[in-house]
Amino acid sequence: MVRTRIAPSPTGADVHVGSVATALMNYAWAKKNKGQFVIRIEDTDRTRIVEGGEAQMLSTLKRIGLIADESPEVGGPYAPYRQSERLNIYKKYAEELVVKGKAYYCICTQERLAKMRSEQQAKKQVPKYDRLCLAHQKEIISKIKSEGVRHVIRLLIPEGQIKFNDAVRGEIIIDAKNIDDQVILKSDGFPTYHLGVVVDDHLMKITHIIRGEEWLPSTPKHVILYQAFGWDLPTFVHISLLRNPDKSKLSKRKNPVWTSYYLDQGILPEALLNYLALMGWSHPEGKDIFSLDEYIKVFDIKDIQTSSPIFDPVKLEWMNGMYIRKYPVLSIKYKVLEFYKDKKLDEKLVEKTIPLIQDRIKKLSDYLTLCEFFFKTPKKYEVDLSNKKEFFEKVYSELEKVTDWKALVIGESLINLAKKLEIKNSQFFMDIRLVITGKKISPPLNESMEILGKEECLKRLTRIQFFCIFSV
RNA sequence: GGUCCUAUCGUCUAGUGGUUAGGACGGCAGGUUCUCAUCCUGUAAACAUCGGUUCGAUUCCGAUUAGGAUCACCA
Repeated sequence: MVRTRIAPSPTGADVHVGSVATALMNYAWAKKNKGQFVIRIEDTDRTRIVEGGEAQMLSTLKRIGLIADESPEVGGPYAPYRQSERLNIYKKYAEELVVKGKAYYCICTQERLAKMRSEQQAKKQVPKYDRLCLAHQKEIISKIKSEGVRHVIRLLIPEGQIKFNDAVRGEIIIDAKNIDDQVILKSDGFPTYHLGVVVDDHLMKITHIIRGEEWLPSTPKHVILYQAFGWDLPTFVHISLLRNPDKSKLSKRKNPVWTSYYLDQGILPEALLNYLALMGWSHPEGKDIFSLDEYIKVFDIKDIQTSSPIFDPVKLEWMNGMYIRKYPVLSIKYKVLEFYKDKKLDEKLVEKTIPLIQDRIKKLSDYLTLCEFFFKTPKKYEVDLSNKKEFFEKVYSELEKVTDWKALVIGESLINLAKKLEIKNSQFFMDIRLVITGKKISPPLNESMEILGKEECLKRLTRIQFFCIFSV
């Protein structure tokens, strides 16, 4: 049985795209092996909790299609799935380690620790707890019992080498002398990440821990915890981190990182997943575009790349354009309507315009940029048309004669007029495009005019005579 | 600074002990075209450096360099 999980911490406003990339692999590996994909909320740092962050994260994950088999929302056999609701469990396990002599109480103040750390750093030593409290456990325990002194529980790091295997990086060996006696239970009774993650992954029977490589340096601590408890190790898979163009870890200071940001500009969830799948992994047949189902079929942990890719929004947009182009018109219509649901666009009209712009937009948000003129007459023109009055009068009388208002007929009639007036097609159509759409860039003109209707087009041709340029 | 991870076109990547080192995005140049796109054709562009192993290394090993991550009562 394969069980994977993601363990987001609600310390941000939304899901980071890097987390989606990680979630995707976890999801795919679970589904591929007919296992379960779990979401567990790690909300043990109550000083950093962002109001509404958890709800937003869970909602975005659903929006993007990574549906959990077990989560705080849907529950499951190992509930609760929110660490703040499992405090008694961590306390029990932490105390068990103390009894076993694998952990110890510490009542050192933050001030002492800070002072010690800065002194060590000044001497260019590795900052480490000096184990002052380890020597006085008996007194400390009685002090805690009688006076209720604030205390933490620290993991006692054994001497020697820590070895573990990473599924994509192979064997990793770290000398224990480089590891600090990590606090595992904080003075507020909450566990630190290290205890919480090990206890929960064990209790929830997680088989594969697929997470960002930022966790690689603390994995030895987790290994020590597993060994202290006498538990079997899961398979560790540390995947590379997404980066900014300057190669630093992808961060919100330098790039948009929230998943909703991309979704809200009309990047389709399936395109985002497809793009993210290609970060640190490639399709065995070299395909760029593939569905989530196909990804699940061909994905394998052993093919995961170890170097860190740069997140490139340009290629993401290209890919999104590919998705938009391959969907049926009706499907795009519904996506556009949903995307602009606040604007309450006319459904029939949207449907007619889709074929004109499907090859022209990369994101759903490009739709109105191109098509707004279908819904309201342009308020201004990108080019000064004030000296073209006569020209538009001629176009007007030509088009007035068209009885069968179809793109083809309109086109023929206009071409004839252009010939007659001896105006280059490009110039001729550009002026008409401007007066009809207001813009230099638009969907195909004849087809647009057909959709707009004869009456409206004629109205727009005359409008130039009554309104000032560049204004209403 | 200590520890750990990483290194193929600008970017995402494929690949092999002997290849003209392949593809995609992006770029550039053409074609199609009433604009913009789409589509099509072509083109420039990479094995970080130095040693070693070997008949032969981009590929295996080591060092160097560079980049990254991490060193909290944060995750």
